[in-house]
Amino acid sequence: MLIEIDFNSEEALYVQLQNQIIMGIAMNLIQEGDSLPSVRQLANMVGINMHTVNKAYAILKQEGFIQLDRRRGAVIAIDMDKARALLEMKEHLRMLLARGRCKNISKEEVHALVDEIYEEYGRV
Amino acid sequence: MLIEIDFNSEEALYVQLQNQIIMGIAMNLIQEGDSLPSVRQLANMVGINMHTVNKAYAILKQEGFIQLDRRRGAVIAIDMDKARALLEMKEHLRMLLARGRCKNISKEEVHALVDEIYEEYGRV
DNA sequence: ATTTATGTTATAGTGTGTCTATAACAAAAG
DNA sequence: CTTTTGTTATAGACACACTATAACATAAAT
Repeated sequence: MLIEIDFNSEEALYVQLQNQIIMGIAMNLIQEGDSLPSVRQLANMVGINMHTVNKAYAILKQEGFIQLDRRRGAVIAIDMDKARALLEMKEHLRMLLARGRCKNISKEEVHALVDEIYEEYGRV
Repeated sequence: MLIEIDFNSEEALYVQLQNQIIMGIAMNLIQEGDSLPSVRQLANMVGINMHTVNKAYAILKQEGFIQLDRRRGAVIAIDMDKARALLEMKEHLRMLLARGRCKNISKEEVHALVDEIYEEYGRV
């Protein structure tokens, strides 16, 4: 799985790493049990500091997407706390949809967007 | 419309202001043409610096939610660029739904959340 | 006309977060 | 034994967030 950094982006480097890894899981490019590059490997690959990668991995672990193992490195391991995930998604959706509502985006248009995005993930 | 600041939150103060004002518009607590408190008034009301409020207002203006008038202060004025709003929403949704997908949240569950949130905004 | 309040701009200081650099450690793999 | 792993510590550079003070032109209020 290819990971790329945009140094011109306003997003923090460790956030870009997080997002790409999460997107990789969602798109099934990597799955439960797969290993990610080691902290130093990934740092070398994308040309950033070891600690920045370490920060991304630490947060991914805390958010329940990977587990860190001294033997196998960072391994995809989803903590399936669905209730909590639903609550967090609702919290974020609430602000996102408020912005859309101000611009007259209807419920149906949001549903259409959601469907389009789920199409992108591919059928599994 | 009541605006409150949580000084213990990790969210930047000016982002909290933005979000509450956008939520206020979405919930119809304030609407097109209404005035917001002046930069200094709001700063005094919530106990923060004038510049922090000014920053929130400046961004809200740039994002097309208000217009700043020397006579009437900050006035709700929605710039209805719906195509752009849809693109921005899709971009944010893409990452938000990816996180949910990793936790096995289905398309239908997202639809349900969207409906619940639109219920919160009330029927208009 | 004078006073008051508005948005706007400038400067400067403090604190925090991001990113880097270097170094060191114990544990596991080769 | 050597290499690689995650982990931790320290320190510096830089940008952002927030505050403080000040000043300006414009417009409303008196």
